[in-house]
Order: sequence, then structure tokens, then C-alpha cells
Amino acid sequence: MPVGIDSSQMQRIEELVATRRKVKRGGALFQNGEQFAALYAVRTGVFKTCVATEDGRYQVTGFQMAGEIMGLDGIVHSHHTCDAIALENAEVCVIPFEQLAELSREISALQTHIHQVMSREIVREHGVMLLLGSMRAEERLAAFLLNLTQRLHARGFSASELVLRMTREEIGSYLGLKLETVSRTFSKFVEEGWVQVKQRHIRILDMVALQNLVNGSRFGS
Amino acid sequence: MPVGIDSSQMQRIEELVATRRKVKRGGALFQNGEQFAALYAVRTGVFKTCVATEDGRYQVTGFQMAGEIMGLDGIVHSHHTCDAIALENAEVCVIPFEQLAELSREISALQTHIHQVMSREIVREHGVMLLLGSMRAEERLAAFLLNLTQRLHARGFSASELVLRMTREEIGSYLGLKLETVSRTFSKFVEEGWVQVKQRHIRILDMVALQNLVNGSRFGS
DNA sequence: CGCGTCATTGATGTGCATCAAGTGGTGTGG
DNA sequence: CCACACCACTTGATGCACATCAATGACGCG
Repeated sequence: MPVGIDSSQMQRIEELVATRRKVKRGGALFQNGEQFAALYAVRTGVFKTCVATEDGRYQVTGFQMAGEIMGLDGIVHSHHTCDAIALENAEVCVIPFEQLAELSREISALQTHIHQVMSREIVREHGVMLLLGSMRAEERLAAFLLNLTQRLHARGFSASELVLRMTREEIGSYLGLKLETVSRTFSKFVEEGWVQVKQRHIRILDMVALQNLVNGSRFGS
Repeated sequence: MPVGIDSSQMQRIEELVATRRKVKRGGALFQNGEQFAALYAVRTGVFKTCVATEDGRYQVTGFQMAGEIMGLDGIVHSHHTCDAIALENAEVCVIPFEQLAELSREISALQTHIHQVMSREIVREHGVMLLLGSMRAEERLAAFLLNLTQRLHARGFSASELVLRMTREEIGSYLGLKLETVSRTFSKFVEEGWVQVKQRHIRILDMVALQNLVNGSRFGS
């Protein structure tokens, strides 16, 4: 929450996001069909958001970690159209949307911020569509790992080591692959010497190899 | 632009969107990398928006027709991250974004509208991710046709007859398929007696069959 | 310890991609 | 007006990446 906000405005924003909510591992922060009332900012823990069809198929649309916003899908029809599930015990800030909208009419820096959060989500989803529509399994998993490490690094964690909070099946759902394919692709990366994998503990050994995979397999390996 | 707006406010909004811009078939309304300054509302014609990787792969992220908004991707970084290409001679309203944001601070119904437009786009993209991540070719094409006819019907056109504005390749890119697969799938639908296809002229003969395909192939045909 | 969940690995199957040939509609220039 | 070129599209033959089916192995927890 950067420039253009004085301390009295800052205080009003802090009041707005004062209420917290805890969600247990496996629990739902919100679910498809529920009334929409608030956005949520992740404080601790990791979430997945997913959409479903009537016939039981579902698709993970994203993984959210500290600082990221959930619930934007609910604005348009005043009820949520996806589920947000905690992958570990987690805590979020509750941001009542009506009040947020009202406050953002006074504080233009806040309005700008909201626009950017929504636009960023649209751009992120463009990237996922590109991944799902035109990449092969190896490229998808490489892109996924690079994206995760980058976000973790931005939060002060190691750039080369991470602990996955999600199962192979959830990764597969996000990437449009089956869990066996995710597992095999991890094994392939290990054989190539690009990563170490011990259960959900991942260590990146050759970041550049993964980047080459994503940015143009035309160069070969 | 519904409730909560009086006539003087309406006039200010109309002034905001007064400027028009024509784009020739095949021309770009905006392109990846360009400075972002305005949103665009389609008046006539149909557009595609697409993202690309450095190595030349690209992905159509959507087709926009009358009344739909383009350019939301540009807000977050003040420059566009995708291309908007006219599929036929087209005209758009130019909506300078800074002024729109300012006006929406005064007119809360306008603010609500902007939030809804962005949220709707996020929800739409969730649907595309579900399609790309978990549907088979027939289901994808059926979903595409149903979505198109629905949008055309909402604009006063026939619910069962349409003229595609895009090539098989563009449809394929949107659906994560190759153009040959799109063509074969059309042929399959024709064999089944579900649609008539003559070039880009499509007539839906059995809407229900297509809907069944989308909402759960577990029931068989 | 024994059970459930998650992950790995192998064998086999299939949906879509790829490669390739041919058709039909459209526009252009002789 | 017709010949030609070009482009979008269709259709067939073949190949491959990933799905599916199945068995086994590694943790973690009551």
C-alpha cells in the first residue's frame, strides 16, 4: 500500500481489514454458491481455489500465499463461483467489500490498488491459459516450479528450495495433467539433474535448464 | 448502466466515452508492450485477444463482441500484455482510464459496474481454464458453440444460427486444439446430425445434444 | 503396529498432433 | 470472363505424449 496515503487514511484502511479468520487444513474459506460479502487477504498458510462442473470434474485455478487476494470472482454475481480451500492451517484478513469500495472512493491510491489487484489476476490467468493451451508436460511443470520459487523468494524464502503444500493431484489439476504425469515429470527432472525431489521437498539444482524449457523448447535441451 | 445514475451523471459518462476508433479487419487495436491509457468497448465487429511467448507460440484468450470490454490486462503495469486484433472491420469506444477511475469515485454505480466487468472477466477465464484443463475436444467445441450462440442471442440474433468470424486455427488456439482437430470435430457433429456446417455458417440442429456433451459425458450420448 | 493417504513406476491404450494430399471458395490480373 | 494463385478448410495415414490401469512403496497418524 504505497504512495499517496496519509496516516489517518492508513488508519481507516487498517480498521477495515482488522478482522481475521482462521481456516483449518482442508477447510473451506468460501465455497461455490455462497453469498459474497468480503475479499480475503492471505496472512499465513497456502490456499487453492478451484472451480467444478456438475459432473464432478474440477480444476484448480490457482494457489494463493501470503499477501495474495481471494474472492474477486464473487463480485460480479454477489455470490462465489469457486471454492477456496486451505492446504494447511491458515489465517486471512477479512475485507468487507462494500466498505472497501466506499473507502476507495475517497482514497484514490486505494482505488488504484484495487484495480491493479484485479488486473493482475486477469493477466495471471492469461498466463495459465497459455500454459494449458500450448505447453507440454515438462514445460508446464517447469513453469509451475519457477513461478512458485519466484513468489516464495519475494517473501524472503530461498530461491532454490521449497516445500510443496499441495499434492501431486492438485498440481496436476492446476496444470491440466494427471498426477502420474506430474510424478513422472518430476522423476525426469531428477534424472536430468535439474532438481532434487524428496516427497514434497524440492531443491532446484539448475534453474537455467528449467527456464530454457519454458521459454522455447525450439533450442532443444 | 442501470440504477443509481441521474441524467447529469449520465451525460458525464457519455462525454467520457464519446471518442470512437475504427479498426480494419486484421488490424490491431492495441498490442503487447504498448502504453496503456484506455479501455475499449466494442461497438461493432468482433475482436480476438491473444498472448504470446518469446518463441512464437501464442494463445487466443478470448473473442469480444458488441458491448464487451477490452484492455483490462493493461491496468496493472500501465502497458498492455496482449494483442487485440479485429476479425472484421470494427469500431470501438475509447474510454480513457484515468478519467473513468476519477468519475467512478463520484458515481458509485459506475464504480460498481467497473468492479463487475473485471470480476466477470475473471470468472470467464476460470471457465476457460476448466475447459482447457479437463475437457476433451468435442466438449470444448460444444462449449464454444453454446457460448457463442448464447452471446449472439443476447444481442438479438438467432439462437441456432451463426456465422463464425474466426478461422479454424483461431478457434483451435482458443480451445487448445490444432485446426485439423477443430475441423474433424465439426465433421463429427455433422455426422451426428447435431449441426450443419457450410464454411463458417453454422446451424445448430440439436442444442440439447451439445449441452449434454458439455455437462457430463458420463451419461453417454 | 496397522491402516490410510500420497507417491512412484511399469504396461498398455487412446486422443489428439503431425505430416501430407487434395478440395473449394475468393480475389486478381491477363 | 476465365486462368491462376492463394488461402481456409477437409480428410487420410501415422506417430507420440499423455491417460489409464495396476501394483508396489513410503510416510504419518491414531
